[in-house]
Amino acid sequence: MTEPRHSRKKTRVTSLDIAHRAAVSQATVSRVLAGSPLVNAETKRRVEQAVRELNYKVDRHASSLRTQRAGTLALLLFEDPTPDDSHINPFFLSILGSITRACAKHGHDLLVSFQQLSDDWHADYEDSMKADGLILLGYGDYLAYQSKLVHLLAQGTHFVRWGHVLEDQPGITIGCDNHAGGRMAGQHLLDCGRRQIAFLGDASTRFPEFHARYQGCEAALQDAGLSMSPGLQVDAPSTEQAGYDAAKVLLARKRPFDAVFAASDLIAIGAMHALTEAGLRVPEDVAVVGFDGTPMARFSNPPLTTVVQDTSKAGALLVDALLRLVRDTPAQSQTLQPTLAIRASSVG
Amino acid sequence: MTEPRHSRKKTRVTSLDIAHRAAVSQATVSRVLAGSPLVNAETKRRVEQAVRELNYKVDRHASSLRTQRAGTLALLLFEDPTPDDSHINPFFLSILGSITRACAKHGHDLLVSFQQLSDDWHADYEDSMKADGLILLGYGDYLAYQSKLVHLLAQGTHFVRWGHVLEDQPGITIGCDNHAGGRMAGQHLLDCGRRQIAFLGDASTRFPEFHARYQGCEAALQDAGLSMSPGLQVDAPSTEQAGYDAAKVLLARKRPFDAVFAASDLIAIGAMHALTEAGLRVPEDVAVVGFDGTPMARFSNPPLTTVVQDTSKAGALLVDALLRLVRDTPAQSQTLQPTLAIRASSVG
DNA sequence: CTGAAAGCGCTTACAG
DNA sequence: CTGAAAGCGCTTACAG
Repeated sequence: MTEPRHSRKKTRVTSLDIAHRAAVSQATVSRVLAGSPLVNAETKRRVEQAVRELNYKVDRHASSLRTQRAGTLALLLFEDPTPDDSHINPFFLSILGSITRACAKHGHDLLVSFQQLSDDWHADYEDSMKADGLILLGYGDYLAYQSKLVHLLAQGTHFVRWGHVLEDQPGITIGCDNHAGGRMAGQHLLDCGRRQIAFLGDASTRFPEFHARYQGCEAALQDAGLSMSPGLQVDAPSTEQAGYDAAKVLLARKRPFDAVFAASDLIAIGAMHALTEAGLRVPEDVAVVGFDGTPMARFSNPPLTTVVQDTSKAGALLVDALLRLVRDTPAQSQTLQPTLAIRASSVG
Repeated sequence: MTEPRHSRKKTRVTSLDIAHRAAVSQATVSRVLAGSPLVNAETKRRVEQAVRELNYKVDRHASSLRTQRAGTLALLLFEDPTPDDSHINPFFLSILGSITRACAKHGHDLLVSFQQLSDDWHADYEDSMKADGLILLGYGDYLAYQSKLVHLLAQGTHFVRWGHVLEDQPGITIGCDNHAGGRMAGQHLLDCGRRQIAFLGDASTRFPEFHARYQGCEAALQDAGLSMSPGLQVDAPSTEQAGYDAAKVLLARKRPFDAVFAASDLIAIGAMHALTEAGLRVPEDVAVVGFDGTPMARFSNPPLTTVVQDTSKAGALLVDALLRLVRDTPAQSQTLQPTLAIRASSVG
């Protein structure tokens, strides 16, 4: 099944070939391809025809070398200790999808790299001119990479990140209003008549987004004169396995609860599993609400009520902000408002 | 929240700066960075020190322009009519993860693009020197892009695809032994005492992988003197919604069945939903088996028995084969053996 | 082992 | 509106 007969070398078509064929100078070819307005219409037509006939494409490297712009953005997706490729958070993959689309829309290419937080941080994507800027995606220990962000800034690297928006954040961040999302979840559970709400997910300031979700939920309870019980909170990173394990821990404590607010959909789905296994019914015995609005939430069993983040807007905003930075136009951090999708996991 | 104070332009460090600092010629710097053996150890040390001190990175475009190699591969993920980014098949995302890793291992970067089958096919990734070769990923109507593959080959473009391996396939394909996988699923359901197996997923030759899965299952039944009933097959592309809808159609036919073999995990999960909604118990009334081995199969409710494709090997093989093509070394199509993960959706 | 020099294929002032 | 020319930052024969 070898394919030797197809290995013929391509002879590269250059702008000089086009120039000859269109009987103009190479400079003019370049002007036409750059869409310069200072070209005679007829000349332009001839050049474009030659380009089509020879299937000419501008050499990206020659062009970038000359202009000092890569026309490419790099996406660095890092996750804590997730050795298994297949467990990449689907929420980030949704954003990845919309980022590729936004890049295409702006005529940029997208380089992707999935890294561990522990890896080298490849700031050299920009140093080596491979990319004009970086998009950073990933949950993880905030403190662990805070210093790396400062370092990137100091180097003058262009980057934006998805994450929790804080005042003292180095650089530009696009993120969800996690507090508002948490409040929605809490309010909804209250509306469903629940009073003892467990929270699954890290709720320390080291994980700012989860922490804000927790606090938002608590705020809703406090408005109703209630509060979250620390005994009903269990740490968990955003995986199904962690959600499953955390729910087990919660159950083992034998404290009564009638609802679970999970810091992510993955955690929620893992938790529903553990609850079901323990003979509890969702939502009759325990109502469950997730966070993210991933596609799988719609098809879990029962379908999961969840706080939806608009990934498609997220991707567009990330790319927009980064391109502004690259072009030296003012850009700023932004917060997206989430919405609540109510499904059977909370309302029978 | 604007960040004007950080917009200072970086002054690019070039190999000439390194040369000055290390008191050697620019050519020698280049030799050191290329790992040439013809450099004095002491000279090499001085250069490397200067490189470190100035945080120098080779300019990718200058290097690629000179060598005529991009050092980059491009991944084109296309799916039929999937307007919503978020519904990208998780199976492909798993492969994407392992492809990024394989690329990194070989010192290559990865450019990604998610396209509709209907879009232009961007063979120009290679024409414009942006990438040395293409990896094609996606289910879809076989006939619809068969001709595009032929076109790519004719242009001398380097590419590999993930898909069903057929004899008369243009180019190189890495894929799963879908027939063997289908047979495993069928045999397992027989072992579970099931006799009337429904198949959800397109089973025509236009969708070769699904078709082979169907035939593999049928082969298992025939070995047992049984056969698949055409009345128990319903077409469906690989989405949860399609699986849900297909199961509804199946139920509406009111023909008895005691098992469902779904052509993909997504279809299976959607189908389990519809079955549960109709008051059927999985696996007591209907055993369900999926295909792919996606992470969500482990956490569906009940956990899904599924034919597992080794995505991590898949990514490695795709990248290996493509790099061979790029380097003009013989490469060939390959088939991966799937395995069966038995879970509660088929065995009570 | 090292340096001087050519050249990869563009873009963009500069002249006209 | 168009062309001649310089130069982006490398790599790699060619000489020594």
